[in-house]
Amino acid sequence: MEKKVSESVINRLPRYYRYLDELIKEGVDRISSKTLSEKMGLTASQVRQDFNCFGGFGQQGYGYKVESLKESIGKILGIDRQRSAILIGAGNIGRAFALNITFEKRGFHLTGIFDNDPEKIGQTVGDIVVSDFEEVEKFIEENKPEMAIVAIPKAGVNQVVFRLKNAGIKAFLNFTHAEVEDAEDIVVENIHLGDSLMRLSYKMGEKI
Amino acid sequence: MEKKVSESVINRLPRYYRYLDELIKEGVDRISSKTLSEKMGLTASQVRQDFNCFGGFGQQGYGYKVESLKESIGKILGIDRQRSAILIGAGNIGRAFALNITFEKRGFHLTGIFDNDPEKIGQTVGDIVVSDFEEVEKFIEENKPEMAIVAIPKAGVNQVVFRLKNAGIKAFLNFTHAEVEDAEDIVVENIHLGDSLMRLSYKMGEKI
DNA sequence: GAAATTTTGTTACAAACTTTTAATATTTAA
DNA sequence: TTAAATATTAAAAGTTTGTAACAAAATTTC
Repeated sequence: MEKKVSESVINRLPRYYRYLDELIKEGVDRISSKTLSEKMGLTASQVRQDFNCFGGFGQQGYGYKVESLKESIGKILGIDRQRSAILIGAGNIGRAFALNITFEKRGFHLTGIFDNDPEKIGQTVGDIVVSDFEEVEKFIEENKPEMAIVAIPKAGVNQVVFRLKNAGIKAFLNFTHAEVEDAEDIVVENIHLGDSLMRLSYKMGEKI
Repeated sequence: MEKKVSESVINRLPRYYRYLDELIKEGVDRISSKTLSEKMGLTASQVRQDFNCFGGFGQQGYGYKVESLKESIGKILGIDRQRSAILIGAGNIGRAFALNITFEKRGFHLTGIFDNDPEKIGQTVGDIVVSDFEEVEKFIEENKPEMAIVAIPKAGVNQVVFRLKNAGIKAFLNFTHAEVEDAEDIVVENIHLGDSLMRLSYKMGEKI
């Protein structure tokens, strides 16, 4: 029964989710794979096959109910839960991310922020006070966050990740230039902003 | 002769580039596909095949010269140039990106920042003064930037992109939740931070 | 300087992904 | 009530991507 879903499909799921959210806001309550595919720049077959990886939520002759499709995808992504997350690094990137992304709509809520810079400790970001990173182990033990966003200078990454891992963190969102490797007992999502610049540079070279 | 390089390969190039940069800093001046593959979590064949898309820079029995390989990949990515870029939106994300990413190492240099919030106009970010967005067309005409980083609220995206396109901008790095579509005459790289959160959520559901 | 080893570049193979095609069910309109 | 149109599902074919194996070339060792 266990059919594994390919990474390509997973990577498309958040985008489906965003589009469906838009459709709801526009008041659309039903959509066909064809219409959705046109909106998203895919083929209708691909859309259907993507959804069918998870059992198929459509109705023949009718299409997909936008609301319930969105809900289903949300459940697949696991964002109907509210997992506890902490932010390591209250610099520009960390603060920007904390203030701009609606965690609650994406499966998480932010419960703590940590930094090792005395200037930053005690400041508030949103409604959270920045704590000393030295206290992170104690915080993790008490509050059991499952995920950590790492937004610190490259040099410190290995040690920080090591300590967080030991303290029980199971998932990492990594903004640093260092690559945090996937491992048996943890999951990692790397966000390399510099790579995006380089990719854009390549595309420009091709077309412009 | 024109063999098109697949997107998968392109997406790996920035990562190669980063690793090679690290190797140089470690003082390594030569490396085999096998060693590099182990460091990057790929197979040696894939590494060789990737490089061969562009002609092959190695020497049999010896391996690859780290320095010249990095240079070659840099050229492929087009980051040996210095294209002019402007930032639209001096909010948290925009400022963080402008201050944290070394544009010069990635093919660009930042020449202007624009916002429509009177509070932000006149402020400085790094060494650049934030200008009124109403003056962006004039600026583009005079300075001919080729790329724009869009880091504004979702609602304004379409209009902003429309104006920038008309003024002559050919490439967009999009941080907003709205999807900026690739088109014939422009290239786009979307960075959806929220999607990364959702992907991480999914991976956690699988493993944890 | 010759033999052995290393390592690339290339070709062939396998797996993964996407698209097409055919089949089946539902809705809508006559 | 019936028939046509719509749209999903399932299966097959085609394409792309990744892996493995091998031969040619260069370096290192003896």
